[in-house]
Amino acid sequence: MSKPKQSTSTPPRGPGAARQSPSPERRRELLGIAADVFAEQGYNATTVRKIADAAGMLAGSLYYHFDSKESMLEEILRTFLTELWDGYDGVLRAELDPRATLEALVTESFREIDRHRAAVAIYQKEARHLVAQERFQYLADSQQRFEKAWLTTLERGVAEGVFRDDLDTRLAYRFVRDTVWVAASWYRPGGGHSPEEIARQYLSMVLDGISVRT
Amino acid sequence: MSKPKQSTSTPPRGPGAARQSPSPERRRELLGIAADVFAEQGYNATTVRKIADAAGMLAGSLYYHFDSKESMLEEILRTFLTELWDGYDGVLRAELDPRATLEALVTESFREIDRHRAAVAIYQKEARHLVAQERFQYLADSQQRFEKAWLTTLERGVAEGVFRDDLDTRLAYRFVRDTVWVAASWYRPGGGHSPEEIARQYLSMVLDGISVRT
DNA sequence: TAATCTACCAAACACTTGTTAGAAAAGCGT
DNA sequence: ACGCTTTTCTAACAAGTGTTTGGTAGATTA
Repeated sequence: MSKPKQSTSTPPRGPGAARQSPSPERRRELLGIAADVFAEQGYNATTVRKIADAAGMLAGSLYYHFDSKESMLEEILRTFLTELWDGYDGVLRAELDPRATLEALVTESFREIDRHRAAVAIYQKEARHLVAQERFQYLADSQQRFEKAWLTTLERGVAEGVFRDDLDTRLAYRFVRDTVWVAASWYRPGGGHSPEEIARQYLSMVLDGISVRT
Repeated sequence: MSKPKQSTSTPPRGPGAARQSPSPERRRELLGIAADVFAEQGYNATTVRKIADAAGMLAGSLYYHFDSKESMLEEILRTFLTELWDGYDGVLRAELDPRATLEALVTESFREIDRHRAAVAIYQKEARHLVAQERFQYLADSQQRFEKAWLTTLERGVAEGVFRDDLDTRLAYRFVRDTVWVAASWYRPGGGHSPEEIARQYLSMVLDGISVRT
């Protein structure tokens, strides 16, 4: 009920206290650096001094650009999820058939991993603890939309006879979801495989399996 | 009497420092509690006071049983990996055909998740940072044996014509590995699915895919 | 009963943490 | 050159961290 502060989209302060105006470009630059450190060391193990080190400045200087360490994390994840849903919504609006929808969602996911691999890695490691905090409510919301989009697609596929009906749908959902996103833990951009190529191989395994058809 | 037992296989202690002799049962009990807290909150976010709280004692009292917070983590992971390899080695010694080996390894993995879900969750979150430290060298060793066992099985399967040869073997390895172990993040024992049942469904998806065969 | 051992508590330690406030540059239009 | 704004540094803070030390209740042994 009592929210302590506002930070992201609302610069105007309460009474009197005019704020500084840090440049958004520098902000993004610093957030990129912070995201890399967060992803590599974990959020809690990352001190603001380490971030500052990586950015070539001192710890206190970060607070000219950001309210707190936590608000850096929040902005990183929020930016990622916003762009992710931009892509997903585009796919869902197209109203393709279940199989094509699944293929498009998976491909889109690998593109997002390619563009936001640090944020994805952070998300995977920290989301579970963060959803409990009210400040990160949007994580829970996103997870619910996510589950709904995937489950609906799978169930429609089963109903239309393109996906197997002898599998637990919820288990299949977790299966597909996890197989896609854990790739962020080892994927490195420019490593020989393009996102689309990885998506193609993953889809081939998820849809048809790794065993030879007899 | 005079010479106390050594905790694990850690290098020989310094001169003179005689140790107490805490009971191994209490040790295991406390490690189980610590593992749960580590798994839920993350290692770095877990303070020794939280562990002590969960155990109904004070922070300092933990140091009667353990050298440090880190050595608790080490013992948790080492115990898990030891038991894991007990199971894996049993499977590998049987020298089944590639497909049966894969099925047995996956099933064994889900059994270990069932028995050590906290340790598995910790492993997944922290292993990446820990392998850098020399104290956790055995993590790197285990990962290498792990990769070798899986890759060999997959490649033998391809050679014998039971696994598809149009897939990147290394990608397939990561695929199988990740799909199995991330299950620890949502699996809860006694949740309707037995480890064997989950293994069966996962294997069905990994081997044959989720799409209907035409 | 006295001596010893086990397992814990109580209180502090040195250090790191995120964060703040004021001073000092650095940049820039005039 | 100047004033003004934007950015960083210096230097500290209070709270929290893992850990150590010495003490002590209760069981076990002599």
